[in-house]
Amino acid sequence: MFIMTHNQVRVRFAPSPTGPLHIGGVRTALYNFLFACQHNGSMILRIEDTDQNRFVEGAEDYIIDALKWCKIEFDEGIHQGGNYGPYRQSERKDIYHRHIQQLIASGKAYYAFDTPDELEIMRESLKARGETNPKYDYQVRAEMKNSLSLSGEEVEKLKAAGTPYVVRFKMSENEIVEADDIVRGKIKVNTATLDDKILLKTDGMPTYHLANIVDDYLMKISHVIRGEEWLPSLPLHYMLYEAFGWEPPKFAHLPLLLKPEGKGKLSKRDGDRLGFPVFPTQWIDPKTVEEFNGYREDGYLPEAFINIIAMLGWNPGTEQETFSMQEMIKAFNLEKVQKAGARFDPEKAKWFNHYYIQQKNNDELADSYLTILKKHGHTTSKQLAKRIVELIKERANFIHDLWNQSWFFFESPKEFDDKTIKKKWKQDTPEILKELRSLLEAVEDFTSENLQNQTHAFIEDKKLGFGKVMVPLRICLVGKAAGPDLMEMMEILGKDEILKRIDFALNNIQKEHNN
RNA sequence: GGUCCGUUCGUCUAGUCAGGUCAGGACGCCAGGUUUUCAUCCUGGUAACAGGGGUUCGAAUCCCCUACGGACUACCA
Repeated sequence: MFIMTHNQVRVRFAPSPTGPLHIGGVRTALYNFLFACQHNGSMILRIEDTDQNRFVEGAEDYIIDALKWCKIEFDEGIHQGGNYGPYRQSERKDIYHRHIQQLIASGKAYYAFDTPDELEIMRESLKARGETNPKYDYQVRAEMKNSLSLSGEEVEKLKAAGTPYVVRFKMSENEIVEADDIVRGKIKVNTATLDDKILLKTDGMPTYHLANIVDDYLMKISHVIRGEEWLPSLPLHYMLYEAFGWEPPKFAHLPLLLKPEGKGKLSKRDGDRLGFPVFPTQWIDPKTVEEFNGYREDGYLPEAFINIIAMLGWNPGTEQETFSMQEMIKAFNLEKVQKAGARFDPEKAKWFNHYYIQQKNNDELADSYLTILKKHGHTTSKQLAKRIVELIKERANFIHDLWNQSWFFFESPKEFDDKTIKKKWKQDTPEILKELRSLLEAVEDFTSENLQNQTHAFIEDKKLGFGKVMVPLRICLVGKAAGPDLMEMMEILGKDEILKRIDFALNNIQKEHNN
């Protein structure tokens, strides 16, 4: 009898430390987190490091730091402990061994001594017999070297001699497994198409299949939310729960994130070559010292990044598409998760980030701005930083655009855009600018408001068009036809700097551009 | 090859489970407007139910087939 004393939601994010997380992994973590928060449940970080050969230095720290940047937090895990530890599978070997003994004792699993060569021979001979899908299953296990085909005595002898062995699951022969998935509904598979999966490897480590079932059970995981690549092994996992006599948790298999150019799921190796990062934050490969950019380094705000990946595969069914973390937690629903894979769209990502930059208040933005200025060798007051940020933020798609849109407040233009000059720098332009210069020089009250009045009066007085005056002035100050409000710029830059830039432009813009 | 999963504008998607508004939104793109430039912003437009059979008065929606795509098929997770 299974009595649930509580229906506490407990979910886990269980990466293997084989490198940085890519955005698909972050999304899986995010959905787990949203689900846990919504149900007042617990979010657990478990490290699946049962393959010692693939361990990558620094990957664990990367995972924790990157998720922290995303504001995805854990209640239990390798970094903060909890009542269900240890949370690193490599530290749970004895637990797996105890459980594997249980399966062997009940006849659900068996020792196998076959060497890689022998396995290869088995596969080849099956193929020769016309078997399209050769596998270690009920049809061949009696012919193999294992504790089902050998006598107990022989098995003991082999073990005593230190012969390497694995433990395999004894898959039932002809049974329909009906597995349930929250995203996809019922999935039926005949166990005859399944094989006797290895549960314990020669090195004494469990495989994913064993470790994941044992840990999820022991850690009281209520919902397993993971990538679609696990769907084919769901029937096996159901059989394992049954073999242990445990009730399985609920499952939800998330659609894959696809490569934008066409084929296959996004992989870590896609690196930077796609034109957008695949990692949340920068990753430097410890062996090759190769650097991969992250969303953080590319100027994305974490709020935007999270929103972008959340919408890749989920949608609340309303027309809302910008969500704070709190709003997402409220609106999230596993049943509204998409079945088909999604492709990342860099253009829409840009739009999201622009939106979040607009949402950010000038105070916070000014802090980031001051950091960027420092990188470019400049500094200014917080007050002025706020003022500039207010002026230019609507033009910024990424954090670094704050600099691209405002460098001219700190550096005077040394070059002038040819195209703009050809179009806007007329024969009479120098003369007009000289007159404007004298006018500006005489202005006492150098505020945007007053400058506005003065220049407008000047333009009307001379019966000139705005474009005839303002664009050339802008060229003097910025070097091209770009940038925020001219009058505001002039006030910030100050009279001396304005006059200097006009003089420099007049002296350097070539006469041959005339006409 | 086998097993499983999937398929609505170029992209992300609503609508499917309880068949019944010109298939809705967003990004992009195009056009127009605002603006002293560029960008933003505003308005409008463009564009999709993979194909074929059924069931039904009626199908994007239910059933079957086909095509296409994907995942898995390791002593990797």
